[in-house]
Amino acid sequence: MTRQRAAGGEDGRRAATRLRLFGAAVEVIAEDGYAAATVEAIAERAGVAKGTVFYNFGSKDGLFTALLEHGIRQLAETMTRAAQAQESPLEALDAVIMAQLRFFEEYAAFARVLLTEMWRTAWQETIATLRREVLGVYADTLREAVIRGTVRADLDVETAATALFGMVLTTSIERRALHPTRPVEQLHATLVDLVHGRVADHLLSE
Amino acid sequence: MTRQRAAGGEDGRRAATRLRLFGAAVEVIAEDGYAAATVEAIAERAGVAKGTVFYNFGSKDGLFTALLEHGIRQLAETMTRAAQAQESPLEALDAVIMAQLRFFEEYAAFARVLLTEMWRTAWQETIATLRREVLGVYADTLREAVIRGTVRADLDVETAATALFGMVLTTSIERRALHPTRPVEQLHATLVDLVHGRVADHLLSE
Amino acid sequence: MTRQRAAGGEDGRRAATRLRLFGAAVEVIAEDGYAAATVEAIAERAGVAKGTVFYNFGSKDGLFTALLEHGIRQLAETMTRAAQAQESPLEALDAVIMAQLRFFEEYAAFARVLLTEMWRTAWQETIATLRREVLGVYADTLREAVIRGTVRADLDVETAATALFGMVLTTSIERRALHPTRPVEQLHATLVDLVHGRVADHLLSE
Amino acid sequence: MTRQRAAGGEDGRRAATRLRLFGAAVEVIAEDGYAAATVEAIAERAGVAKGTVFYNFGSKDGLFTALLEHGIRQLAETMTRAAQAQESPLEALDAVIMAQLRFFEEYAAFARVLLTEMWRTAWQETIATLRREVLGVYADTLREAVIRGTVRADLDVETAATALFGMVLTTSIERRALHPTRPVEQLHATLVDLVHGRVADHLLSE
DNA sequence: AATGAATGAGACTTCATTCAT
DNA sequence: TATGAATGAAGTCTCATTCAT
Repeated sequence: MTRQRAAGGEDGRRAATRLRLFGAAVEVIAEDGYAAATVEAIAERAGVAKGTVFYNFGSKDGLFTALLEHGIRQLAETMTRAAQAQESPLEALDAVIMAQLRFFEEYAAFARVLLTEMWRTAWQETIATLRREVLGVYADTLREAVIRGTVRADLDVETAATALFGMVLTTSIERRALHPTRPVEQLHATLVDLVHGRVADHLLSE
Repeated sequence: MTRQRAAGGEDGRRAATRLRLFGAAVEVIAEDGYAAATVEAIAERAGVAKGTVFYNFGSKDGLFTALLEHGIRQLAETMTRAAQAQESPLEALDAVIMAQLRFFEEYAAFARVLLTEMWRTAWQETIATLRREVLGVYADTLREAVIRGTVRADLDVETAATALFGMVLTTSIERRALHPTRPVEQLHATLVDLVHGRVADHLLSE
Repeated sequence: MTRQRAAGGEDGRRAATRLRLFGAAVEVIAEDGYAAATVEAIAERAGVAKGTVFYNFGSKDGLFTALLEHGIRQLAETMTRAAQAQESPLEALDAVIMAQLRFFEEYAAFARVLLTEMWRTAWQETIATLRREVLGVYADTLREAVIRGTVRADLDVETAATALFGMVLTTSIERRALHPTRPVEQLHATLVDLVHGRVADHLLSE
Repeated sequence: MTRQRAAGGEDGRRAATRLRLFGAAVEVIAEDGYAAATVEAIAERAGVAKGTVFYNFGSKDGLFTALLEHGIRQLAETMTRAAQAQESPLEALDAVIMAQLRFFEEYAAFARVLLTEMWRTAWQETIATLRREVLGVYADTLREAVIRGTVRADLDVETAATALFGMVLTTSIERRALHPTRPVEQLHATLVDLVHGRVADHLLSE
């Protein structure tokens, strides 16, 4: 049982170990950040020996980079799928916000890790993927809305995309920390209200 | 008795050293985070000996807590002043956003530090001040708007306050990293548009 | 499973390292005391890296506690064996004194460490073992002598035990420092004379 | 008031400061030993600034040496006086033991300091005084007893002196730590019994 | 594929000492 | 005579990494 499927093995013993290490790493790093996390603590939580981390990822840095790539890929896929399932750009925008909220609800630890590490110069290469593929979903949606004329043509789409992503990220963490039982739907409603200008809708005549 | 001191004793050799250390610390910590920053590097940048940090703050942790308190107090004062100078709540909201933007433009390093460290359980006590005094300015302004009827009564004011703060924080850092020459006024316009619902204003009929 | 281990597992690479560290530590600490001894010096004398001390004992304190326990256990065993091999209580007393003298002759460094550290509040828990198991041998022997009627019934046995232990300890160190070539038998004779009242034997008629 | 008595001043402000520092130092050093004691803690307990220690004694070492000399001189004087007040050598011996017990009852901290530091190579010069003047009192008394024929001529007087001093020192500390309320007279009785051979007096015929 | 004892560079921290006041 | 801010050498301890098993 232990050694079959020798070639092509995307699963098997080794892949299982790697996944366990991802899970342990994201939790440990979420608690005190990458620099403060120790390989020892990660290995212990994963139930393997310290040496195993180095056998599988070469270095602490290697583990973290692989973890970031793994998480970003999943987040990007989730959000892209959500955007594609919608008809109008504004519906898509709401759906993407919801997808990001749900993803961070399930992987709250990853949200923390992203927030604290995405600005470090150290992982720029990996974070570029985030900017391209995740912020890209927001940007594409907004661009589509501009094309369809449902959003003003002079909007700074890139900045708006960052603002949206940061807003959802920040409030996801805030919710987790302060109101963990509150349903995400409620948070979604508040954010969508804010973005759609429904906050002060009767002021638009001013 | 040897040297008469200005009332309140906020000067003197020791206080000057502490301020120099604040400046050095925020820069060093902004670069790679609290855990990765070394006391050695901070002391060196401040032009004092390593021991001086411990003489003045007791520990690396003590320095960081004092720094957070110092920065949060200043940010809170700036934003409060901005809010008070305005007539209507919506003007106040715009002014507060602008105040936060300008503060983070001048103290960009502090923005980075806040973003990455404000969610750690380690500094919860100090961060509570942030939540009370800084997010409080947003919340108070929104509440005033609710009272005056310019904002819907059922808005989740606390969450909206966090969303606004997080949006400004995230975009401030994004701007610094990606478009450092772009004037803050432009970023302010985008954010205000987003918040006021001017992004998709002609959609409100939908 | 890789290497079968002798029952009780008191060998192996790790156990050997710990023993080497005990030997080095007792020598270094004897020279200038626990507080003045450095982990660096201990590791160097043991021929291992500094980190190895912390890997094996967790802290300087942990090393010292383990060392005290190790030494006290050995001393207690030696003295207990000596007491048991004798017929009468007074022969046992002489034998125990001799056992303590010989032990401190071989492990002179440990004698120094005991004398200087056994009164610190820091190691009270470990020192309680000394009091129970080492002073206990003296106390038991004296008590047996009381029972057999060879010693006055109103003697404060506990205090006398401490006095004997302290006397042997002090003179062992004095001998080592001032007359290292003098045989222990000579010292033993003096102490036994003192204890047996042969110092001033013809005075008893007074 | 502050500056009179400029010459010959064995008292005045400076001498008072020195005495306060002796008192503080002996307490602090008794707790954790010379090496672990900090000048800061000593100064604080004495109610002066740290710099004052160095102004008065030049160094931590200087303070300790002065303290040892001060204490040893007092102990020697007390014991010498006790010996001279007696008629027979054996009465003198008892009186000296009692003097040492009483001194260590009053200056328990100094007893601890002596026990732990008197064997260090660091203070050999100062400790030589102890050996000459304090152990000397025991040795002289025993020698006088030999001359008067009340003690066997072949006794190793120097070793016996050390044994007596160490016995009193050890039991003084033990008493302080374990039975602080018990009167010294009781301890004195036990020790004198031991020394006079009254422990097993009816065995001498064996 | 995995382990864990050992390492050593580098971190935080302590503290005797100096010196301007 | 006394102070206390500042220093920097030296100490304890952490931890990513290596390697024999």
